[in-house]
Amino acid sequence: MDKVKKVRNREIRISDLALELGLTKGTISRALNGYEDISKKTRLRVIEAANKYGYVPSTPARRLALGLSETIGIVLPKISSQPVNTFVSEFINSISSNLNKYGYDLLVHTNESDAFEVEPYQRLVKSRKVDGFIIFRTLKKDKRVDYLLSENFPFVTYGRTARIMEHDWFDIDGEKAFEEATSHLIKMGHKRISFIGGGKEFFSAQFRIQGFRKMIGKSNLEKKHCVEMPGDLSGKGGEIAAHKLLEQKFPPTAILCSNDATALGVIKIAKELGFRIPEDLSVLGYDGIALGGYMDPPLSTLSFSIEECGREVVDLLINRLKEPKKPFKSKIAFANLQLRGSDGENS
Amino acid sequence: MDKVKKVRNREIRISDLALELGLTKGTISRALNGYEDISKKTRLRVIEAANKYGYVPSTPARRLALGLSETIGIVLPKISSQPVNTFVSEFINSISSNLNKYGYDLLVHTNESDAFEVEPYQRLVKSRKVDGFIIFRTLKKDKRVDYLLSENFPFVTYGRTARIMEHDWFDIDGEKAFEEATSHLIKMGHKRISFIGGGKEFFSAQFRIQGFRKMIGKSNLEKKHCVEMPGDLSGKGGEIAAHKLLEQKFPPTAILCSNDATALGVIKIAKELGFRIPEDLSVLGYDGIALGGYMDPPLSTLSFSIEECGREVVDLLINRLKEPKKPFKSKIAFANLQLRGSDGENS
DNA sequence: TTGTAGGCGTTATCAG
DNA sequence: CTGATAACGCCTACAA
Repeated sequence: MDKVKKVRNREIRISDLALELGLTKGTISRALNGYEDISKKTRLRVIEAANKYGYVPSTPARRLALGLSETIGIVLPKISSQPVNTFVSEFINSISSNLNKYGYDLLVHTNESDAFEVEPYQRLVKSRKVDGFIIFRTLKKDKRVDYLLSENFPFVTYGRTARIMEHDWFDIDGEKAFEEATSHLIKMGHKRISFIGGGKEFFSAQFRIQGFRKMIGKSNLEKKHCVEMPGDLSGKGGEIAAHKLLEQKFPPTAILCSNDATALGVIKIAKELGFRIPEDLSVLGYDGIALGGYMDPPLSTLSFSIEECGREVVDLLINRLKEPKKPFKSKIAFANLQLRGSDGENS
Repeated sequence: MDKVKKVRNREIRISDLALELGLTKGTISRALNGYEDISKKTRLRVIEAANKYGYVPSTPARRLALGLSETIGIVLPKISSQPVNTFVSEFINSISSNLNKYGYDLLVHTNESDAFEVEPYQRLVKSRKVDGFIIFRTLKKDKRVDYLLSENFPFVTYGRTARIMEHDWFDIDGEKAFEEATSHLIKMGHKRISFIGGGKEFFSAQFRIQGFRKMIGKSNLEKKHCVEMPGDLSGKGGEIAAHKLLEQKFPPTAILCSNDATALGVIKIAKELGFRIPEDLSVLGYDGIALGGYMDPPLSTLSFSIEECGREVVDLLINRLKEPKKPFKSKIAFANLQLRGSDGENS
């Protein structure tokens, strides 16, 4: 056992403060925690002394006594070196910042294997390291959700699941977004519009394709020219799909992508194959990553506020912790069509 | 006080296990923590029972008893919505994953105001929430470093500071990287090479410019045509600098940028001004962000492994915690010139 | 309004 | 090799 040696803190403890003020620990604790049955005078003395000596309660002790960790966990997939992950960074930033407002901390854990394994969640639950979880990139049948529900452990998801009525969740309306994008392209005169999906394991991918299908269905375009291709939310996936789509006899004049990374891959291949963008081919992404604006041409996309996602998710979870019995809540936000240059009229 | 109500865990405790096995808590604890003075037989019984009942020690209790949090803190700047932040995401991923190997957790905190304020560090230290810190984006005179040193609190930096001999640190050799990049451009026949900096508050920015200056100095290029421009590590900063540089009478034929985001801004403006890349202008970035490969042309850059950065930083810190008295260590890694298409010969 | 005492679940020390 | 017993530092009934 070469454990790290404990270095006893020279930090001031509640007993020091008690001694100093000639009060007892209990009184100090109550004074500081806003109990009403404390004389104003004592409370002030205590607070003043606490400030003077820089007293801050020991979190571990507090947590043990309270039986709470005041910490929320999030588990990141280990391999996320996709361009997508500008999302993760902003999401964490927002979550952390919003949790801090409520006095909660954010514990970031990494999943070594499959991103959807429950094992890290189990360990975190069993070791009482967190009071709740934020789960993102949900699957329709999500084992993580199943596990936490079975344990009756608080969590919120960013993204819907099959058990939507049994937990709090927040999501972007991907269906509506792609309806809007599709009808925009139709309006621009495109007759052959294709769609590249996002790996059907992600539940959200289904909503996006639904939006596409719905508007294509309503239109009078020739369905056989409106192809759906599988993708995987990566640039590479976009490249592969683009090859297949653009080397057809009647290639699409517009491609709708399930995310920006995919769109970048599509644009890359399209250029290699001699398509001009947007003259010969319109490309639309989804996510609104900042770098899209630096592409040539700047990527048109459906964007939404990641800060908002983080904030909403945190609010839902904190409310759940405060009132565990309340009915589950959900919220949907909308993406905005942001036309920057990679789309245009069909000539 | 509308505190979250404590829901006493039905999780199994050490006392349950002790009762079940007819042993005492102490014995269970020692058996599970690998003490030698336990009979093989008992140890096995204990371990087996622990597995059977899914016993995991309560972290809060353990932390209180040990006087350790087994948690490392990192403070993110609130506003980091620059393209740079793909870095943050990968960095956190790597740090978290490597910490987990050592049984440590990662606590992510957000700085509401100035990214270099010490206040969040103070709170985290005083509340004993963390045992150490990882600091990145260091300044030459860094208040965070000053504070932690004054408290004798363990930390490691990614990036150098003025007090380099007083703490552990890891860094990329930016000077060497820019020497290499500069001489590459000289070799390619460029006579007018410019440099866009990265906000001189960052210590690392100074090393980069030094590398540039050194090689320009050694060369026989006309110095007045090798301009240095200030930047801020953002795409916008690159755009502004590019305007100034490219609208000169004798614009540079190559621009070296302090990071990839800056380079993207430069390329954008260069194209707008009618420069072909790389025929009329070579552009080199630094960071090696994945999206660079999807630019048109793909961005040439100096890249390094963020995974490695995280790993090295974690190793340094864990060693520090294990052996607080050991002399400080540091490590430097090198960036690799990755030529992808945005640079070429000067014709 | 304040003090007392016990508990939170571990780990560590010291006998036996 | 194992069992008591005492921390760890805070919170909270209950008593005064």
